[in-house]
Amino acid sequence: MNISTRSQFRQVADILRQRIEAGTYSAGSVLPKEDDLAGELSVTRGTVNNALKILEAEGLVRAIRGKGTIVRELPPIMRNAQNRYAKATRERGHGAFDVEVRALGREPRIELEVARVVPPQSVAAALGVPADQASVVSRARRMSADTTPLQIAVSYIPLSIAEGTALETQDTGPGGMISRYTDLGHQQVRITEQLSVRPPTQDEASFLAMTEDQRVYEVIHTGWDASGQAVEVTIHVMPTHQWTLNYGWDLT
Amino acid sequence: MNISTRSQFRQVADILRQRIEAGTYSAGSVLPKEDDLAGELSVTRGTVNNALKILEAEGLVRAIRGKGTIVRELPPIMRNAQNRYAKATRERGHGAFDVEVRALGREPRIELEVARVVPPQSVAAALGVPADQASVVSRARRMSADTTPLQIAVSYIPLSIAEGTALETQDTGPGGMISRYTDLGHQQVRITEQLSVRPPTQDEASFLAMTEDQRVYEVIHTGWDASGQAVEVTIHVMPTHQWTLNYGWDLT
DNA sequence: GAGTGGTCTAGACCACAGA
DNA sequence: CTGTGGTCTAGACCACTCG
Repeated sequence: MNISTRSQFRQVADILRQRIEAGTYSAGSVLPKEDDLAGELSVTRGTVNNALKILEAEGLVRAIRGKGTIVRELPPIMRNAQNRYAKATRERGHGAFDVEVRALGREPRIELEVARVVPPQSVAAALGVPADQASVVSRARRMSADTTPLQIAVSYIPLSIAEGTALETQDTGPGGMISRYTDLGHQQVRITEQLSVRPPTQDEASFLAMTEDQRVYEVIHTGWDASGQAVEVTIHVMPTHQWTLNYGWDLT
Repeated sequence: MNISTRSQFRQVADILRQRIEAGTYSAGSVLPKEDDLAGELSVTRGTVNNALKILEAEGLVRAIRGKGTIVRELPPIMRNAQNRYAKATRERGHGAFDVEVRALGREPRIELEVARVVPPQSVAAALGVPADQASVVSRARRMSADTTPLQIAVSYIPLSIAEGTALETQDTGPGGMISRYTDLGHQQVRITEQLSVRPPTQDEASFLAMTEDQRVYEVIHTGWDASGQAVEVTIHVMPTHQWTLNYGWDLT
């Protein structure tokens, strides 16, 4: 029909996307069932299903078997990498995630699990610790805003630094981890973050309430002390459709 | 069958992904045709096609109608945000992209188009210029390594700064744009980048040789002068499966 | 024109939510 | 038990590549 004949299911996706953006299907509401949409648009349900998969991959809707397809409400969350680790933010007593979520008027929730573990290869290499034994303390956090899961973050700290310190306990005390590092003579003076995008693992998809067609950011965050030693590696996993990341730096 | 019964097409995708990673299907080679895979794995071609769409969305393969499905060869490219704008890099005479690509032993290619245009709303707001007239100079670049398209970047500069200067010409001279800003009394002292992930537009997909199921980074890069004025906004669009982004900063 | 992927249909059955 | 999405099949036709 058109010059470049866009496939039907993409056209259907376009139509439904427009309706969502126009508010015809409002945030939180349920779309007509696939059979009805198929009838209305004169295609088969399979085609509608494919179209909805596109919108779901974009994070616009959430399909639930037995219930229906719901329009998501999603003001993306801003993660400001620089503020995150600034003293002022930390000393407000709560973590960076806490601040980001409260900025949206929502209630943060964090589950923390601390353990001694065998580090993943790449982490072991970065930290310069053995990859064949429990050479690090891991602090695994699962974070949500209200009931919406938003992020998984796992910090790895060499046992040589963390052993017997507050870094191995649930509550790291005032100022959090970063302040503890300073106390321990390993003040972090430089941060690097390496960022990529990939599909979630099945576990990640499950906790983050995602499908495998959606994508996560994987941020490999490394903290360095004054001697140039990596003293912390944290891997953040976040759904791309729920986060916007901000970086900033001064030119010298 | 299994505990959590993974759908057939995902299982097929898993099998094929393994074969690619194991080298059974090597980089650059053509996979067996969908009919054959369907026969081998005892599913219909539709199921194989769905599986391949997963791998294609991940950037692992490229399907070409009439030819076959080819395994991609893709060492992801590193973009280091800090080095990018460092004097040393720029004064090597070539741009940052140039350096990034040559680091992989490949030949960079850049097409540049300079024009006076009406800025997009968001850019106009950031730069503090009118959004209803040609108030900016745009420098649109399409970048490739050898014959692989890798990035689209469009810089917007207020006409009040660029008018009649080297910033409006094809060749911005030694040190590139950043050095010109300094000459013009608008030295950039601070950079911010705002990063999100989205599907490519049809145009972007076309130039970047992507499908709409793949994803791009959209990096909104802003340069600020000493007076706190935004003097440049550049929007970078890059396929997520071909780039890893690096950021780094010092804690004060 | 032959080869191969892209899409669509009609129909079927399954899995999960909820009354 | 009913409603709704998830997936699969068999078959068909189209679109693009290449000889």
